[in-house]
Amino acid sequence: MGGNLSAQDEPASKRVAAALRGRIEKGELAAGSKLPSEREIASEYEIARTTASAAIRLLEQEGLVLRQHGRGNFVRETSPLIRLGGDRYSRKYRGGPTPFRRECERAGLTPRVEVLAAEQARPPIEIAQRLGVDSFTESVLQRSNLYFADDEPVQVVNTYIPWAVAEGTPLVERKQTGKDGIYGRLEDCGHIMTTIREEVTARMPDHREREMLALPGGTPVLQVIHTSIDQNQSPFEVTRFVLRADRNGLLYQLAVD
Amino acid sequence: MGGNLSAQDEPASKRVAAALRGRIEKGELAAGSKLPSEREIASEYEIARTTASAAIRLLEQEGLVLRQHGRGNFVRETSPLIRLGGDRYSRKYRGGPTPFRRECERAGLTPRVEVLAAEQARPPIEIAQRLGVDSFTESVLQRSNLYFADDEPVQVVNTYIPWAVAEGTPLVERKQTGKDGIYGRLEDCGHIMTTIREEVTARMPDHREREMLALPGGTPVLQVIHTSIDQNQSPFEVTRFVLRADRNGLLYQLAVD
DNA sequence: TAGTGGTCTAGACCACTGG
DNA sequence: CAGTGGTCTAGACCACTAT
Repeated sequence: MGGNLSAQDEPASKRVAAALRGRIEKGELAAGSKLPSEREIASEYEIARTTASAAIRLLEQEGLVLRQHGRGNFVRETSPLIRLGGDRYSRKYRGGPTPFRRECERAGLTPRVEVLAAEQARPPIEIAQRLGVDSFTESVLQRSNLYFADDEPVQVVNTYIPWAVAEGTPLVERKQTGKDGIYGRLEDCGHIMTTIREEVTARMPDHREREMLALPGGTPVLQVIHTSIDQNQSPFEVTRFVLRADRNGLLYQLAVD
Repeated sequence: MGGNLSAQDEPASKRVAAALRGRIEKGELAAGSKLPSEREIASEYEIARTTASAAIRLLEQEGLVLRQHGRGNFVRETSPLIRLGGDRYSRKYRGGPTPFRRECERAGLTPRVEVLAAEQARPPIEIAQRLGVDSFTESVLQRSNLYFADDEPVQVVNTYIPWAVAEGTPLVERKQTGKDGIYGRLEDCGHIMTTIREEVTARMPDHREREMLALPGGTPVLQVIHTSIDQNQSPFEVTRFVLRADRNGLLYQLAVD
């Protein structure tokens, strides 16, 4: 063993990664195709298998390559984006399919929803602030959903409603929420959505999210914290979306001034 | 050498990563503090240094840890987000500081801009489509800027304007764009912004972006493709923002219906 | 069972940081 | 110069996939 024999300028793993990246970008290695095996790469470039593996990992972290245990390493394919529209809560869509269903179908994907929970809970601070409730003394209804497209999990969605608002409505039950969804029920009890506020960030997924969404390496998530504001300028519902960034995008169209 | 001595269930690197993650989440290792050195971790958990290093890399990829050559590994600190508002082009801000300056100052940061280029170019296909120009026969003015906050690069911004529109305006020169910026000049020549469309995605940075933004591992970027539409419903400008996701967020507030 | 990636080891030398 | 991470090696065994 021992150190690198020729420590010129660029590390071998980066040099090999760059070479493979070039072959991918030129289309010589097409999207979806299998890369040479790590042992082949190692012997081709005269490096240790560990180093070849490191090169592949670099490409994985860039979101270019998918590693699959026992199968091989593959050039990532881009999948159609589910586009969450800023107008998804518009009344013009009332009576029709839910926003997620509509957005999935626009992308040519088959939607499915799983209700994970609907329970009384203490709101996380960041949620309590936006709802204007006290995170110690007041509770909320928390509804957790997992959204699938073509049977793959793509969105983790948590909705929070002040308990005082949700109590006594059908929303507290762990099942689908009926015609026009949550917002239909909230309108039934006097909260008409007039304004929404959406705060968007991106980050790497945490451990739980990586698991729930079965995320491969090099896949960030988009996080949207959505606040619904009613006719009295009061927030009455906050939803936190965590979206696989390689499967979801956002679209806002708005008038200026 | 040889294989893992006790290949029970979880790999050692993941087990150690989980242990360190726990100490970070409990606050035992505070934000900004230095982790034990890899050699210390290795002897503490009785693993090879390579394995300790792998554990650290896992945490880096989660965006939890920053590796610094020669200095040590550190718990990531969260920095204040620059919030790009959906209303940044509103007339109510005319005559004041530029949107970036305003947003930086709101976050307590010092803004700076560098004009990288202003030149006639062939538009990338994705831009040409949105501008409604032919990417082969028509050219555009491409202006590239790099935005800094507290002297660190945080946004790479490329603006594209059909050459037919930009020709003869001061925008073709490689310098600041004057009062009310690009949109002031475009309004001078008859294009009044009435609607904007913003398409948001997140992904890992490519090689160039990683370099320009000096991005550490585990840092995704937010990409916004912004289209300005004028009083005739014609797109007249497209801007592609690439934002360090750990330093920037987006904020949209809009009326429903 | 063959092939592929997943992971680990023990040691070595390089490169960067900071006193 | 001491300490820390960056990277590499050669080999080994495990776990998963596909036949």
